[in-house]
Amino acid sequence: MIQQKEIKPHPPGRIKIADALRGLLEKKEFNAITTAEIARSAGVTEALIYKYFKDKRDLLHQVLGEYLEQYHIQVNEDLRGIRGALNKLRKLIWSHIQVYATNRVFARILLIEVRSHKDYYMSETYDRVKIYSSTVLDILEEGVANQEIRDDISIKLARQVILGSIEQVCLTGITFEREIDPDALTDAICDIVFRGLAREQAEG
Amino acid sequence: MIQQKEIKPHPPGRIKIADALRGLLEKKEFNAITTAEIARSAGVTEALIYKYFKDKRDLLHQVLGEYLEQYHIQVNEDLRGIRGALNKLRKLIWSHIQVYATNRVFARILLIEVRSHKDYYMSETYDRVKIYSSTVLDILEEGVANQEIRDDISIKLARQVILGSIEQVCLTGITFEREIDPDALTDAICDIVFRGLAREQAEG
DNA sequence: TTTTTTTAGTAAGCATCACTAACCTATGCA
DNA sequence: TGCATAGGTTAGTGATGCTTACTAAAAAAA
Repeated sequence: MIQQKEIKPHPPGRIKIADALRGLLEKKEFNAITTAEIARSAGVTEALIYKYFKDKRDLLHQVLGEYLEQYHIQVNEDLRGIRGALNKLRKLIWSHIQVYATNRVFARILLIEVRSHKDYYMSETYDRVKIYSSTVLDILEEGVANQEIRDDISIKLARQVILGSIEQVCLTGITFEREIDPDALTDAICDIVFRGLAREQAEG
Repeated sequence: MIQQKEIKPHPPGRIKIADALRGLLEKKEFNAITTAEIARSAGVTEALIYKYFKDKRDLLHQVLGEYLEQYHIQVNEDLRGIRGALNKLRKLIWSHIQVYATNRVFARILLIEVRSHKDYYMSETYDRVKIYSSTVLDILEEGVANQEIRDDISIKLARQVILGSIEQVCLTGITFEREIDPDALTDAICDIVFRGLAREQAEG
């Protein structure tokens, strides 16, 4: 009664296709990669892609899903043992920027390639992003409970500010293939978002 | 010697094509719109598109450019007579969100359609965006000079936080076709970005 | 062992798409 | 009259994403 096949392993063809796309994405943007190219690079026929994936974008989503899965594990690991909401938040921001800095393919898919298409927001992969997003919210809620974080603001909006800042900062780095410095950027973002821009006078 | 033709007016065909795309973008995403469809909707032949535009994306960029031109005029008008960097910043944020809220086509092009392609970042249209971006920086610099804004932060990063927050907040509204409330969002963003998240203890 | 079903994969081609070369025609003007 | 130019069209073409119809072999059922 050993349940070894609970998660069925992917067939070799499927793995080769996903690997091929990951490889090609290092040098080209998704739209410039053809199904013929993917198939050739994987050593299979084009039709096999459509056996395992609904269409070309579904392949992209599933590849993204695998990256996200890894990243989630990583973040949960990274957050272990950290005390205080703001400290957790800082670490999460760092991890987020860090993964964009080191895994450009992942970053490009998430920041550039999938966003423009509606079907992404209806994919299982997007559900994974939503889970991550709720992790951020949980930390913010903990901070409000702890009295580390102001209770007179919308934490959902705070989350958008944080995630928006991260993405904006990384997007330019990714698009123009510039270096991204997670330490410096994390410090800078936290400095602004945690403490605010205004000098002294209460604004409004 | 009257220089009436300094800016030559667009030929009727060109105008019809741009109008047609604008119209189609109300109901469909750019990638789902075919050149045949644009031509049919404009009442011209497909080939004419390529007389006036380098390719399909160049058409999109030029349409975006026209929207941006209007928006710039609007913002400069909106900022007139406002005193203080933070007040200007608040107004700019409001105008920015306001235009996304009311002009969904413009918002979708800028937030969703153009980002994923490299050639956008090399287009004249992108130069317009850079000018806008430097307007934001000017206001921040003014604020630092005024002592309204902290002088111990990177204002370039502050700009990214502000613009990133706006875009993140609007992006969900745009993608899921939800209402966007410029007043509420502006207040919420300014509240966080100007004053910060942390409750009292200085962070770091 | 034999039969049936499922899995993994292929060959060939179809419809659609963005884009192009070559041509037409009216108007201004020397 | 001749002709250059602006504005527009006819008639394609190659490439691309995706589908249909088909094997071969392994696994499951009989």
